[in-house]
Formats: sequence, C-alpha cells, structure tokens
Amino acid sequence: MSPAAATTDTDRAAAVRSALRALVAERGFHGASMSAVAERAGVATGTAYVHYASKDELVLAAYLESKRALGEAAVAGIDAGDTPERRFTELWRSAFAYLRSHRDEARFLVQVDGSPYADPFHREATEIEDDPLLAAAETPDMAAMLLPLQPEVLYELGLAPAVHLAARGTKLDEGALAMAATGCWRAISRP
Amino acid sequence: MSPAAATTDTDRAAAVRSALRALVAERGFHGASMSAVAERAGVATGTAYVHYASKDELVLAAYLESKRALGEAAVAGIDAGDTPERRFTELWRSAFAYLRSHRDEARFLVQVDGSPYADPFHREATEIEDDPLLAAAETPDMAAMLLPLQPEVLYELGLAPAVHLAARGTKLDEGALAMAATGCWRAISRP
DNA sequence: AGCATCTGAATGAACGTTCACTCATCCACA
DNA sequence: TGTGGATGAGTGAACGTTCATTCAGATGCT
Repeated sequence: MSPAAATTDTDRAAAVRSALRALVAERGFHGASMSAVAERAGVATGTAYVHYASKDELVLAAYLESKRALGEAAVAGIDAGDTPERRFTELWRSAFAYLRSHRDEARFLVQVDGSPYADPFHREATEIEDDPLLAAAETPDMAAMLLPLQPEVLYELGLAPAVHLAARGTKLDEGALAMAATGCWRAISRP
Repeated sequence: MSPAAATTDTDRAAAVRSALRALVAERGFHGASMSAVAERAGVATGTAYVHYASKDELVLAAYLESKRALGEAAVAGIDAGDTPERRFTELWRSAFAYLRSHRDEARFLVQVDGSPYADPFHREATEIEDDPLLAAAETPDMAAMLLPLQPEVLYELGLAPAVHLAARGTKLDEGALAMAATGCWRAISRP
C-alpha cells in the first residue's frame, strides 16, 4: 500500500506478470506452469497466489496490462492536426515499433487472443477500459474516412497485421514499413 | 493402409484429428487432453498412439491437414482468365466461407499459428507441401500487381484477416464481405 | 493361425492450488 | 524513545488431480 512499493524493484506482482508473458511467449501456455513462472520471477510459488486468486486471474491481469501499454504506445506522439491517413500510419508504426521491442508482449497477446480466454477477456476489457485506439477511430474526421464496417473488422484489417508481424519477428526496412502501413490504411479507408 | 480405410467411417486416425481440432477450438490446448480427445473421437486412449507417436505428432498432422484443406478450398473455382484483383477477392471469399463453415479449423489454425508450435510446423509445411496459395501469388500477372513485400507480410495483410475474422465468428453481409475482400486487395496491390 | 489394430487400466511425472509458517514493518501506549 | 502485539506479504513443501504415455491382453481380418 505504500506509494513506493508500486515503483521500486520489489514489485513482485509485476515481476510475476512479466515472467508469465516471457514464458508464454517462449514456450506457450504448456510451458508456463505456475511454478516455472514463479521461478522465472524470482519468487516462491505461493507468492503469485498472494496477488492473484488463480492462474486465470493472473493471465487476465497480464493481458490487460499489455493491451493498455500497447494502446498508449500506439497513440503517443500522434499529432491531432495531421490528416487521418497520417495519424493512422503513425499509429501503425508506433504499435509495430513498440511490439518489435517488446516481442514477449506481442507473442503473449497473439496467443491469448487466439485462445478461448479471448472472449471473456474482451468483454472484461471493454467494460473497464476507455480504449485509446477506439477513441482514435471515433474522432469525426477519422470516422468519416473509414469504411462502414464493424470495429473488429477494421481492427483485423488495419492494426492486427502489425501485431502479428511483430509477434513473428518480421523485420521491415523503411520502405517495407511505409508500404505495410499505408497498405493497411488503404484496406480500411474509403477509396 | 487398405484403400478403403481412408474413406470409410472407420478411419479412426481422422476421427482423432478431428476431435483434437474440435476440443482445441472449444477449450484451448488446456482442455484438449489426449484422453478427452480420444473420448470425443469415440476411441480408446491408446488408439491415438497407434497412429501418432506423440501428442505433438498428432497436432502436426491435424495442422497440416487443415492447412491443406484451406488452401484447396481457397483456390477451388478460381477462374484463371479473371483479372488478378478478381482472382484475389474470390480467393479471399472462398477462404472466409470455408472457415466460417469449419470454424473448428479456423480456431485451431489461429491457436497453432500463435503458439511456439508454429515455427517448427511452418518449416515442416514448406518442406513438404506445394502450397496452392503460394502458387496463386506467383503467377506472373498476379506477381506484377503485388507490392514488393515478403510473402509473410503479404499473407498477414491479405489473407490472415479472413482467417482471424472467421475464427472470431464475425458475420459479414454481402456488402461487408465485398468491402473487406477488396480492402485486403488494396492493402497488398500497387496503388 | 497370424498379424495388425484396438482397448482401458496402470504409471510416474507434473500440474494448480493450499496452508502452516516466518519475518519485516507498523502503530499504540509508555 | 523503547516495547509488544497486530498485520499481511512471502515462503515452499505437500495435496489431490490430471496429464501424456505404456502395455498386456482382447478382437477381428485374412
């Protein structure tokens, strides 16, 4: 409860979430047993259960944390004065860059999103969060440019490729990055 | 090995592969234990091991079977005389339609592709198969229209959205289908 | 009879979770 | 300022369950 605890090097709950992501990324959910996670985090098995009631709850916490971090990294540095196209391609590049340098999170997100965890987690996420990505899509000038499709379709055509490419570890030079980002923009914007 | 065995209702290996996909789709790899798979397939636990040396080998066989089925469904009915754009959008629609009506396979493919299984499996797949999708991308008039990007990037922007949307169970009416398919075409083709 | 297939109980390892316990930190009262 | 009880995070061995895998015997073709 002390304010220091949340920021010092003794935040064990954060270490456990981080270890979970690393092990899931590396070995899949198979290889991420609670004892392996605790060992990687440098804590005892029981410590994880001081902070999370179950493995599912830990996975949910790690998922929401990564989703939020990705959303914040993606919208950071967006210039509201830019055109929608430029705002989108910058957002795409930020998301890709963030996940390329946090590949554990990319691989973890992809695995959770593909699993049966995803459905209950998505419900939980939309209830709690005010998603900065959703907000970015809903600004009037952006909304006017986007195809009239369900948000999940816009996400799969527009931003999901950045997540999956980062998870795969695909390297994109500047030219390929520009082509991919503007390609995704063409996919979701009115011709 | 008898020619009949491969097509009659007593092909237990196929029943086991199918049960694995159904359970992974429904409950994730967690919930797809070998005993649960065998029970769903209507065979004894040991029977799976008559046909596959290990669970990994079974997962690989089920994965390759689904990948092949998807590839064949996607290219079926493509008219080689059509323009590249029309060939692509037809292929996209076929893939989406196939996976919407075989959602187990979509969810299974997404989960395997996101997991650490994916890397060794992809290597296995490219060694053995002559992928009809790769062939479709390599016809000269198609290749001339596509952006000069790595095949995996073209796949993630072009076709992967169809797989992920089908796995999610997203419903697309005719208008949305047309927008999504041509959107993906715009993403990967020269402007 | 011979052989491959199929069976399901048995096996030991590994799983998620629990719990009796330790110990540093805190606060009330002197 | 010094003492003692309360607190709760942290621990790791132990629990019952479930896992992937095995194997000795049953079954059914040829």
